[in-house]
Amino acid sequence: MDQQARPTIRDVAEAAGVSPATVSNVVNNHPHVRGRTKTKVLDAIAQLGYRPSRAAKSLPSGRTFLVAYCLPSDTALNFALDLFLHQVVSSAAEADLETLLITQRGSDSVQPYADLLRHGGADGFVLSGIDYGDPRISFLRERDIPFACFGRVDDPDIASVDVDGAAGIAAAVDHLCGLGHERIAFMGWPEGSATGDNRHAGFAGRLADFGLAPAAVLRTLNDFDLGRKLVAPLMADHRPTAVVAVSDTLALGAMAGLRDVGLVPGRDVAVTGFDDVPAASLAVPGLTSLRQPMERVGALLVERLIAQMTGEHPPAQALIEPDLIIRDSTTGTGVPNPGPQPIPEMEEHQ
Amino acid sequence: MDQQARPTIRDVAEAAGVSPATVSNVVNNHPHVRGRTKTKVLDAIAQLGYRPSRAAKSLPSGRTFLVAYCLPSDTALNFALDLFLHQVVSSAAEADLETLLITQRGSDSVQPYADLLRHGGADGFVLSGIDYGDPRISFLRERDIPFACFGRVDDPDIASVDVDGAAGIAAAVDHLCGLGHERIAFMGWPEGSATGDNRHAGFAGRLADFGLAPAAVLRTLNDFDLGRKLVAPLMADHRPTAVVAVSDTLALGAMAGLRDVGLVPGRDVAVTGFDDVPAASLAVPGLTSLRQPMERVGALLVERLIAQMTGEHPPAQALIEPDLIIRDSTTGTGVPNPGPQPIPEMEEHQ
DNA sequence: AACGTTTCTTGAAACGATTCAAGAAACCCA
DNA sequence: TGGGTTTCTTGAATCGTTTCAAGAAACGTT
Repeated sequence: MDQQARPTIRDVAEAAGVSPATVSNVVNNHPHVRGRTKTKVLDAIAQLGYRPSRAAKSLPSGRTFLVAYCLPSDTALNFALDLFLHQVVSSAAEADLETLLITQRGSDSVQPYADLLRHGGADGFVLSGIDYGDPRISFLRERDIPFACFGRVDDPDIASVDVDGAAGIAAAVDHLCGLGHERIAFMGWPEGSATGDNRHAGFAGRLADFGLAPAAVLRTLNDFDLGRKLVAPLMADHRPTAVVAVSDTLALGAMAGLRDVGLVPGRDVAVTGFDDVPAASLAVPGLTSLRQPMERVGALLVERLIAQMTGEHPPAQALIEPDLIIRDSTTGTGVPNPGPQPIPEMEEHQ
Repeated sequence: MDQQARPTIRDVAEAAGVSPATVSNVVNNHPHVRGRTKTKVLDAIAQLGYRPSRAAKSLPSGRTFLVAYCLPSDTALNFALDLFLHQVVSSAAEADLETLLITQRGSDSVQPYADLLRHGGADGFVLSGIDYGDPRISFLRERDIPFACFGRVDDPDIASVDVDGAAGIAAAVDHLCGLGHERIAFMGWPEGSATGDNRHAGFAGRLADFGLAPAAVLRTLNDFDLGRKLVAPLMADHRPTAVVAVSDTLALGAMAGLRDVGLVPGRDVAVTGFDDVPAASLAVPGLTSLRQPMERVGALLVERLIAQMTGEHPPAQALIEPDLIIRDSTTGTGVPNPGPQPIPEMEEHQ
């Protein structure tokens, strides 16, 4: 009938023959509601399809029942943004929280959060793309706003979830050493990023465990063409049998660069990446890579965020290991590209 | 000082020496506010950093100032989700709307929308992944909820934005014919999807314009390995000089399949894809593809949505053309992979 | 049956904005 | 300066919920 007017708590109260306050008590699971009364109210609620309005709940409580996430402006997370968001949204939904999306307009990374808070926009935040001394952290901290970070955070009092990049790279090293490689090169990012430094530590550390020295350590920006160009001199100068790259972008670049100089990735040189971007499985050979379990990250982040909002303070840090996805770039026979062959009977017609 | 208590309209009124109603009038740009008064109020607002609380605005107006988007559960949009969301969120923000993200829990595509509406969750919706007779459309329609669709919609009264797949594929055909190709094959999806059928129409139509017949029309699910496997028989049976694929996934598969049989994509056979996924530029050779301008799509969608929410009813349909991104898969010399070369002086040490 | 407890229910006052009828100020002209 | 207009400002009601002190009902005891 009425498609516009949603039922209010008053309608339910009337239908159940009780007062609005009682309905509120039932909805919010307050104690001291008699079984019979509760049933009547629940029936009325079901019948009318009532759900309390978020706005009206907000006003007296001061809470918004909203969790906010600011889309990263770089491409840091984009390869798995959908998985991550899916999980954040549905984890939040399970705690009756909805998810608000915001973006960064200018260059000030704190601005979006400040803006949102100025009109009581959200109860808590999920942050990603955390780096050393992220200004957002101190900003939210000072104001006592609940938040949880995806990324490496020093302070143990701050809720954070991180993928153990060092462990991931170490797993890749294990894998390569298990295959008998002894000359392994590292292709990383310039020093000074939390994530990059951590991954390098994993490389150097595990290699040392095997009693090996790095064949080479290269540092460059995260760019396909740079990876492609730099691999030739790397091969010429240090002759590694395997290249551990800090990202799929660099790894795929390296694979292309290897082909450029007549080497077949997976047969002549093993290559590993990080992130398991879609292109990793679409490449030939498929790129062995480390998949960040974004679903678990999202779920854990929200769990920790909620713990804070409800006042609990569980151990704050979580470190989860990425999964090594093994493909032909490390194990393949590397089916060498046979080069051009004459196409039999190519007849032109029409 | 007070970090918790945001200033209310009352605080501003007091600071400016006027009544709350006047502050409200200023904030909402009502006429009949004297210049002097307005200035005083604006000063007070700036001083206190006041912004009206969304919850409090919501209650009397019945509006939420929120736009909602339901994350696609398949992988339809994921390659460009970040671009799309960025634009949706920031376009909405310009109209003082915030963006709510929801997900689909079960198999009922309408459920998330119904759930949200039951508690007055949003003022309007942005939909993507529209197909023939999408149930969400009739659901929202019946309830007079504003929404705008990304995808092909028959009804001209419904706000929609679509990427002109037919025009995109036609552009690819133009490009190939311009290069002299006359035997062009199509690698598409099974009949019955709005998007797929449209793309095939573009292929068949433009080819006819050139007085050419398709070298072959293949239909298969959107899978890399299927594309890879099917291209060999395609070549054997119909000997096309170019393959127009309906997606990058299939196109990349086809490129791999060509290599498998000793053909070099871009030199022996031209290949085009659709979507310009990240892997398209990371492939070797780079894949010529059609980029959907997701930023424009997002901006247009929100523009149309807002037009509906404010009661305007502009012409509802928009069709925007994808951009042909030309790479080596169609123009390359296809630098034939020279095959394995001996690595000079490979010395083992340690 | 009356009383004191305990258990349940409710009225009324918030929460922070908007709205609109009604009141105050400014303005104009005689 | 007075009165009628017009322009500006405001008090009070309202939106749908929660909260809490206070009132009503049920219960157990004597």
